[in-house]
Amino acid sequence: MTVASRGRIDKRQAILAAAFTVFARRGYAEACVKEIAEEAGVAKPTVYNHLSDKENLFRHAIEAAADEVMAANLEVVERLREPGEDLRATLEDVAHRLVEVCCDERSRSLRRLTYGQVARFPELIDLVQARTADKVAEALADRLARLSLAGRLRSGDPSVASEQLLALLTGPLETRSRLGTREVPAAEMRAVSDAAVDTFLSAYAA
Amino acid sequence: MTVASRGRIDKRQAILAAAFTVFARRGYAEACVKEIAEEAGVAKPTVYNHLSDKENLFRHAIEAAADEVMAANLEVVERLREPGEDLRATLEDVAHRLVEVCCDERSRSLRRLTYGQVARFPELIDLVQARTADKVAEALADRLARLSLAGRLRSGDPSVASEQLLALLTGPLETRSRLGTREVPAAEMRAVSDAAVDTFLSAYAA
Amino acid sequence: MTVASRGRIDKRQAILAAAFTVFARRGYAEACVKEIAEEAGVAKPTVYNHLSDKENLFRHAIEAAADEVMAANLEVVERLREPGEDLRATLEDVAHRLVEVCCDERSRSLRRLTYGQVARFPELIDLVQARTADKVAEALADRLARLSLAGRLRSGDPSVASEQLLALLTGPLETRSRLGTREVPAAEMRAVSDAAVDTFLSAYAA
Amino acid sequence: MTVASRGRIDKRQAILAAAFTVFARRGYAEACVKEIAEEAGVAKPTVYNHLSDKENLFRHAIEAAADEVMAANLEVVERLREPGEDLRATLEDVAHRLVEVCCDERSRSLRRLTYGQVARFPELIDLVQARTADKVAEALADRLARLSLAGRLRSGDPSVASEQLLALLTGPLETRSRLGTREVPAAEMRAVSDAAVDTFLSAYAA
DNA sequence: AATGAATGAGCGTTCATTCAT
DNA sequence: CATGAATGAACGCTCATTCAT
Repeated sequence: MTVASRGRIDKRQAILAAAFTVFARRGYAEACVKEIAEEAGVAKPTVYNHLSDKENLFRHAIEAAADEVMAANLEVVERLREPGEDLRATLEDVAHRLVEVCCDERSRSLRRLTYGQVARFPELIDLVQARTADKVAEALADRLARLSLAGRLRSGDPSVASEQLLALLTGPLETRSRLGTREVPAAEMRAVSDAAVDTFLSAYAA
Repeated sequence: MTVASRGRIDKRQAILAAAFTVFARRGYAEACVKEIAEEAGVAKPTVYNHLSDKENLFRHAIEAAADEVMAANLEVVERLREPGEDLRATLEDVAHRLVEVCCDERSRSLRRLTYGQVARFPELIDLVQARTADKVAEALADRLARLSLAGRLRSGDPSVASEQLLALLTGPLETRSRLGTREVPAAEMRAVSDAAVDTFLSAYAA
Repeated sequence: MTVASRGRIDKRQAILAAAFTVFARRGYAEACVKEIAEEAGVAKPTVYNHLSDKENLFRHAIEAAADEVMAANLEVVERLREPGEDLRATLEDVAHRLVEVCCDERSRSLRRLTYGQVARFPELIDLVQARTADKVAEALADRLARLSLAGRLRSGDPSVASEQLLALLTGPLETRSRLGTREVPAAEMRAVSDAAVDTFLSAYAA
Repeated sequence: MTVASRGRIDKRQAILAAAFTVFARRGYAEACVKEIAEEAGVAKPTVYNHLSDKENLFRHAIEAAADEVMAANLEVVERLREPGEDLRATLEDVAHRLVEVCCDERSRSLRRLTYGQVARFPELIDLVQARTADKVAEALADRLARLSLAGRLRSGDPSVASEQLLALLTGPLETRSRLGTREVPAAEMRAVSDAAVDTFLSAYAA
């Protein structure tokens, strides 16, 4: 890759990052391209050179953020590949880490923006859900299925189990963080993830 | 109350209803006051006479919708006052009805608008959450507490139980309805509510 | 007609007049709506309230000007209804008056704008030609036909005669005024119209 | 001339030709330099290297086109040097050929562009008129003068005769082609040129 | 000399809001 | 009180022009 094209790609990513920041700060309609350009340190037409218009800019910024969130979530779920001796402890650890990812600024902004712009960008919902909620639910279902096979969880539909464990984590957090508006104290995060694992194991432990 | 002032109140409510409809259709920034005025059948300055500006209009429209959603939810939870013989059946009925309310157009629009406008109207989150999620969680906790006392549920923190039951209902629905974008088939709604009750009773049955 | 609606119509006409002035001064693309608004003494959005966009503004301004030019031309041709004793003198008078109309600022701007915007407004050509060139050619043909019947002109196709008389007037003027750019001295105008009538009568006198 | 500078000149001419094409297609203001560069197969800054800015580009493109149109017209008029036996036939032939040149795409675009941009490029009018209308009028006047001397046309001011013959040709064509917008059928072109010669000879035959 | 990338300036259009009736 | 009309402020987008390579 040449130095020039490398610079071009860097600039494109800088613009996408700036766009996500500004969209997150203001919302789609309230964000103005000028502010995005300033945040990225380029002139307004440069934004248009790289990403043809505001809608495109939004779509790509969301898509890039969704990829990052997906990666962070999958990395956490992978930890269940080595469940160790103490299954409850491992689940609590994973649950807690999922909660942390789910509560971080980027995840919350992504959900908020996607959700708030369903009317204008209906197709983004599928894209974002596929890369975040769906993907992590599937990965988790895979792990739970293996745990069932290994006799450490009751047998049954691992998709439902996965869905419910995630619901027990994210549901209370949405409420307690006021839809991602307020920081959730560490202790509360721990309480929620532990309670979720507790209820989950009541229902699904072998 | 005089006939005249009665008419004034009617017009105000017509405007608020129209505002909610249009905001739900377009989103806050994309909705224009002209369209709201047309939907309400009045002239634009009339809107300004009744509700000083667009922000105010939004706040009051959201508030009114939140009141309606709250009432619908509480009515459902009240059914747990008479749990009857078959607790599982009663919970399944209540759970299913909550799912229905939660999936209806108005609830979804309310969540979407509030969520999408956190940046501009941060205070609305508290107002809406207090009247919807919090209120129903409390009412449900009240009912669960009574059921514990009556020996029909294990004793423990009824708030956590309430929170988890609601999470088991709304979490999966958010995913399956693609954040309220897609209709959820009746069968799926039933499956979700039954699975929620099942897991809930695994953890909380006496 | 109410005073209010009268005022509205006045304002619309003021905007159209200002638009024609500015378009004539700058050309279509170079004219900016802001300048038109200033020329009309209103704010920019007022222009958009009355005439939905720039293209519409242009079309209506051109149409109005075409109407005025048409009326002026027809009034001149009408003079041939009373040819009087001295046909040559009457024709010279009419010819000279047509030349005057054809050379005035408004006619020239109208032709220039229409001509210059064929690519963008192809339908305007027909509209303008119908109301100016065609209409005056027909009216003139009518008069010439009567003169033939009255035995004062040779018989023949009056349309061709009309077309040629007008060509003998406008052709030399286009050249001498540098496509309407330069004032044509009164003496030259007279020379052109007299020469045209002379040639015309050589070919068409009874 | 070196091969290199020869290539440079070729590129310059390619740019001028592309510019005329694009200006003719879109009009001056609507044409963008990017499109001209693409039409010429070069990059945008190359256009600026060869012709300093858009105005210059326009001027030179127009000038080049005017030269070509002039040459085509003069070639036709030269045919009157050998009038042959049948003067009417020769005049009809020349008239018809002039009509053809006058109706071709390039001539029409040239007139349209020049005419439409009088406001911005007032000096172009003189340049173009001098090379087209004036030049052909003069050349034609020269031929007519010789024909007068030879006793084949009445004596008199050959400039006026030339001007009127050209007016009788171009005037009706402007109308019938809707200012160059519509194709004029071959039969109509013939009718116009024959009628022009007929009237011309009525007035000017010896 | 030629180009990909960047930019400053400007324009059409919209919209929340306010007058005047 | 209700309304038709008017406006100031923004914003998305384009384009001629210039750097840097």
